[in-house]
Amino acid sequence: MPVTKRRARTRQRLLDAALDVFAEEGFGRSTVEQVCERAGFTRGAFYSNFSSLDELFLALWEERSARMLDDVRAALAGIDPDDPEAAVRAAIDATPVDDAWFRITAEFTAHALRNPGLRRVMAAREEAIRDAILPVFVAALGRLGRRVTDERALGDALVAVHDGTSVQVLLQPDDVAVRARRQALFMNVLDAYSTPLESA
Amino acid sequence: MPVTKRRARTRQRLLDAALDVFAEEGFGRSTVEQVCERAGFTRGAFYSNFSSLDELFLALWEERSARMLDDVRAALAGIDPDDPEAAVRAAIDATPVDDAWFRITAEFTAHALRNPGLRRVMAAREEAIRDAILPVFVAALGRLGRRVTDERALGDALVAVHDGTSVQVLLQPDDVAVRARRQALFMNVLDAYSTPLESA
DNA sequence: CGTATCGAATACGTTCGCGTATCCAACCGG
DNA sequence: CCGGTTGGATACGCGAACGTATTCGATACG
Repeated sequence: MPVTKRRARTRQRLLDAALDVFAEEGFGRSTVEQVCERAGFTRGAFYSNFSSLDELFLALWEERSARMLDDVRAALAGIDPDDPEAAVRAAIDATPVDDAWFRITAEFTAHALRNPGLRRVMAAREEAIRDAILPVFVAALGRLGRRVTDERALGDALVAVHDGTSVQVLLQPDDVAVRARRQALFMNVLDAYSTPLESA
Repeated sequence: MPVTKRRARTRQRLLDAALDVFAEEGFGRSTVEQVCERAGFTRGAFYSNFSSLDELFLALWEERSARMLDDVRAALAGIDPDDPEAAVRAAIDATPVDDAWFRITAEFTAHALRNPGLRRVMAAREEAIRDAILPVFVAALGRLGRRVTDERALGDALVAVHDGTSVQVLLQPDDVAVRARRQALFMNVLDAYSTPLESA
């Protein structure tokens, strides 16, 4: 918790600058100096706010991924419940494929897999994302007259499909067919993990 | 193409050492010196074989991913065609989840997304993997009395599911349920992208 | 308005890693 | 076995980035 407003602003500008630098250079190839230059501060300011680049990286990832989670929750909350088909589509669109953020997450994943502490942090975050998304899909499917058989399994499947197809979309950004197949795969998964209700 | 045997051996030992170092430190945080020390050479030897760490990284990735592709092809070739269920399972197992390699691939992906040239290289490799795996699944499904409707879509879906679920498996290595859900998701996808043949 | 404190800037010395220019040994062909 | 060539080792200078100890200005508060 930052003590003063001044401190908080500096800290935030450093985080924002780091986001850009990491996206451009990769976390591994980034330096404290690059981050400071981008933010318009000197290294003195940096070390007054963080003890290392690693610490900043963790702080950055936590802040941004928490914000994304909030965005998703907000987007899902505003979905029209009367058109379940469209609702599902909207929900899928609510988890966008962001180039820069994807690169950072990929590196953070690799980083976390090397560090047991970080691994647990990341696993918990994945779980939170899953739990935030899941109810919306379950509800939408319910309105379509379908019951989800194994919620946990559906949640994991949706996250996996999102992650796995993101790479494909980013590798072929101009290929609309790839995006279409991504959509279709989501729909197929939703279908496979739910069954029609017998009573209307 | 290496000129002499001596040169080839040195090159190979450098690549092998780099694999270890990258897996431990991350590509971004690795140095030429670390690789050389691990391989038992000096930086002189390194620069006689590669012009930069980036070049080595590309060479390493191409070599290892080509080898993996061969392994998969070999494993798939030896599959028993008389038990299609088991064949599918075996095929899934033939694409193992390797911790160290996953980390390296994750970083390489991020790297490639920053570099148009590398991005194309990687997209081509993904395509090759898909095309190698696909026929086996199509054939196995055929023996189960099912026809694949859209091969391209199935291929992309399988790759996406593999990638997406790998993270989950690695994040919770001791949770057998995660692995089971991964298996089930594969089966569901195979089912969703094929339909029963009418004539026996 | 004055003062005390907090936080960013400055100014070191140091280490680390780089890439090259040169040297010397190992090996390959005759 | 012997010269020539190939390829790894040595040794250099250089620049980048680090982390800290200290200074100085801004801002919060009485």
